[in-house]
Amino acid sequence: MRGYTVTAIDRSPFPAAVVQSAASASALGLVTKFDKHRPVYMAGDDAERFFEVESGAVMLYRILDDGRRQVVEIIFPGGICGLAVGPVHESCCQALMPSVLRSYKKTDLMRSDALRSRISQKLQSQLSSMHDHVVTLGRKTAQERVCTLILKLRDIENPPANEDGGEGTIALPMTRTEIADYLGLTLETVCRTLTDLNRRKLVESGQKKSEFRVKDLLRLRRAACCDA
Amino acid sequence: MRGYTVTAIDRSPFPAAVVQSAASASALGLVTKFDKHRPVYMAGDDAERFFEVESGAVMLYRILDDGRRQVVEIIFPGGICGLAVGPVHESCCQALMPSVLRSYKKTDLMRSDALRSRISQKLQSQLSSMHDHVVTLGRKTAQERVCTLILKLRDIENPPANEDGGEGTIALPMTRTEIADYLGLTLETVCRTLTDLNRRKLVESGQKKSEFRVKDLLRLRRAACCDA
DNA sequence: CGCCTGTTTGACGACAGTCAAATTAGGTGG
DNA sequence: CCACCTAATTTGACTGTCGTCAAACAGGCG
Repeated sequence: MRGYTVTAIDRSPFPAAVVQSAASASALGLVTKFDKHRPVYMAGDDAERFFEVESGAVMLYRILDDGRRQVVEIIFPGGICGLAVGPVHESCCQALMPSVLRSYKKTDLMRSDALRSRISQKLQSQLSSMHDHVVTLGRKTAQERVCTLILKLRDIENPPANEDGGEGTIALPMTRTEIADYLGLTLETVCRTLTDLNRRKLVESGQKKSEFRVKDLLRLRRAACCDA
Repeated sequence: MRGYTVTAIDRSPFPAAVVQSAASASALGLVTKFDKHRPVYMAGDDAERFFEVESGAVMLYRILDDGRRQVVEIIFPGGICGLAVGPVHESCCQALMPSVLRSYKKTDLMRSDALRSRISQKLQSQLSSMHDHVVTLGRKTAQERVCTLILKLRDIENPPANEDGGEGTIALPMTRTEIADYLGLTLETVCRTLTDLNRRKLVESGQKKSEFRVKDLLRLRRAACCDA
């Protein structure tokens, strides 16, 4: 999509490589590439612009006073982030893997019905995903949470194709800590749960710690407690 | 707003009292009144229409196969519900107290930019509230969760007025079970926590079990872990 | 008054958190 | 290519918060 030729990766803490010149971008949005783990914005930053994920994935998280962190949302291509109600961002946003984001000014929404319509669609589906996540956090056990996440990632990486084949490697682009912070667990619990899923042959971990293969989709679904 | 004269309350399980004649409503939406605990829609229902809360409050919840329930969202006046991505609702919606809802056809969104713009705004703020809730469910203790809810209800009932006065009765329109299902706890834990907050004089329960008075706003804030 | 529903309190157990140590993976420089 | 260093992961032992099961209590209504 629109071939971004990255000339130089900016190593400065915040703005990553801007791929498209700002001059031509005001209407289309500004395309920017973010390396893995690079912050897109931080809580408290001025929220003049918001973002649409074009490729990769980002996570939104908040940190409580005493350091507890909760990843509130993982956003995949098509998703929106940074559309704050107030003047500043309330969460931090960071790339989970090399990602391309398109940013718009909040005021662009006023001007373009087409843009607003598209954004509105996305927000609806994100709200629905958040409902899923709330169920996961509020009512599921550690096992169920981990299985739910694996199924979700699987759905995103290979869209509804080999439904019951089950096989399919998932490149889980998160550290154990990130998984824990997303699922409201500790990293130790995530480890133990993954070890157990391996032993019970529901999943099989690959060479890299961050890759998994679903061995038994049916049992995994049951273990996740019915939804993906 | 716009004086609805309820002529007769329909006692049938689903459609409640329709306040405005459907004929004149296609553009403005259809105004309907729901008694306390009356379902607005159920998961699986056809999602042709969506709703905007005009007064009162509704809750959205999901039920897992084994009966565990999670209240995923509480929606106050101004909020939107029922805007499903698919053809059917994925959650159940039920009035927490006598409420007036205005419903629109999903296709109305196509036709009116003004409506879509307004809905989009609401969705943004609801998404932001969901983020708060995810932090609560993922990282807060039982105490912190209960305090967070009380503060949230307080903010809604008496909007930013007597900031540090602290006093102000909250009519908490939920049963212990509903609170528990919203906060990802059991009703026993909610009871014990409320009893404890009473003993410690952070809140004081009124005559009715569902009314509270904030005694010590500052300590309550601290106990909620910093955000409302 | 009796019934039903919702709330409170208690005793006990389990799931997940905490603290700590061992092991592995990944990156850098010799 | 290997040694070394750091960060990430895994595993273990123990603890605590919250869930489960059960019983008592309170309130509303016919």
